[in-house]
Amino acid sequence: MLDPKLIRTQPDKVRLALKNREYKPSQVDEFLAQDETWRRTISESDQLKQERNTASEEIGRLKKGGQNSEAKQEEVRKINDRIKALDANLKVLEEKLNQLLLYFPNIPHETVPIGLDASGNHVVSSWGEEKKFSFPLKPHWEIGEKLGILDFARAAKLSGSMFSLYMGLGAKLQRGLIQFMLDFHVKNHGYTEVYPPYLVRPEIMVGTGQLPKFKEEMYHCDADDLYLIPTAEVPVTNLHRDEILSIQDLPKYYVAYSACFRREAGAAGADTRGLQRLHQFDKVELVKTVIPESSYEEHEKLLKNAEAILQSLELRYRVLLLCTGDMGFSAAKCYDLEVWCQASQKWAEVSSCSNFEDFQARRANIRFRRDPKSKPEFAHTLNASGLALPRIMMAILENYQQPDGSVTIPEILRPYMDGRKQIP
RNA sequence: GGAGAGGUGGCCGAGCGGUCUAAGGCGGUCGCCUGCUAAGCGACUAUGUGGGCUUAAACCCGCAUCGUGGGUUCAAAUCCCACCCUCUCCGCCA
Repeated sequence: MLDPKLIRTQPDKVRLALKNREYKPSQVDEFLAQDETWRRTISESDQLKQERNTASEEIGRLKKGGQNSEAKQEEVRKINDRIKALDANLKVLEEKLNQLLLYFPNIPHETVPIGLDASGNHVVSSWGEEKKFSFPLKPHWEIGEKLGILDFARAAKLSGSMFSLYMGLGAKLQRGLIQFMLDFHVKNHGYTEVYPPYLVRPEIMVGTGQLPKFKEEMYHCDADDLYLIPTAEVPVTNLHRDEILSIQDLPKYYVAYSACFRREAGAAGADTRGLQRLHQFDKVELVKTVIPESSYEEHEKLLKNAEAILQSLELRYRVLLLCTGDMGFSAAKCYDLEVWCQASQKWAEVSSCSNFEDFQARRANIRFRRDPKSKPEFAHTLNASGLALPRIMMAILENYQQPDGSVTIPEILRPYMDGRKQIP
């Protein structure tokens, strides 16, 4: 959420941000008009309430002194009628204003390139070399099915398309990857491990920005009005919702494994083969809550933390700085990590590393105090996948495949596979 | 699912129509006192929001907030209704 004061005092800045993000700048004018009316109305209502409060005290005094207060009471009744009308109006205005506010995307940071879509993203770095293979490469689904570690047919029987089913060493590798990533971030990067609930209340989804705008993307349990999380970011960022943290508590570094559930409503037909795009997948997520002046430094560190996983797995990847038109709704700045899948000849996104500044903190009301005397301020929140499992699995299968159809296990994962060097 | 208890400031906890500008305590901040520390003494100590002033902060004037939403009343933490949540016991269950 943006600071309403920012829209009031610097509407041009917000209009420009909206335009760069391919949103309609007229959103600003709609807000300003409503806001103006709201402020006029609340000011009028507050003044009448003041009159009422004064009169009520007067009535109290009259009654205590045994005097007649009927005239005064009648006066207040009339004031109350006017207040009632104004407040009914206010309620509608506030609802509308809040709704408008929730649909403003974040303002891009000044270092974010301006661009229309993915073609405007900048490649800022890359790591690793393309491997040379002397035999025809198979796509990951073929490798997985042949080895009996992936079974898409049975996954579809159980749940439909865009679901995965791991068997045997595949399932073990999946579990090993999760454990490796969690251990790695806890031991080497100082994160605290969290295991969150997968179902959350609607306001939690509003806090991180999934709702109200992206309702169609979410699985919802109607009977209980709970949403299945699309990422651990949602519950973990909201951990400190409605709290005022002390500055000594910051920064907070959390790492959480969770399953992630996405309807992929807008993506029908795209990347449906194999592990590329799924309704349910596993992810290890990094979440930080920090003080505002350190958030960009923390953002760079966060990116390095996510990169370290790819490096340990010895997977070739590149880092993209997303442009204004391609960046997610809540982010002020975002890097994407893309892993190279040799057989598919494709870069696959395995992490989005975002700084949200105070955008989520405002929605979720996450604050801190610099010292016991000072006013609470909104914290900054950040997160990065560290990493998303299916596309890592794709990359491992495709890049570590052998001529005989087996797959070498990356060295760092072997302790999690009983020392095994390859599958089978 | 059934029965009961309860939701009050950073925390504990009193209040059950106007004196709530929320008692008291804990914690915190500042000061005093004191060889040092501890103890003691004193003051201060919620948030949001509209407006004023200001470069800004501070500050000043309002309004709102005692789980949430309605209602009664001139006046609600306090009375009424609905809902949500937490805890305890029972039942069921991984």
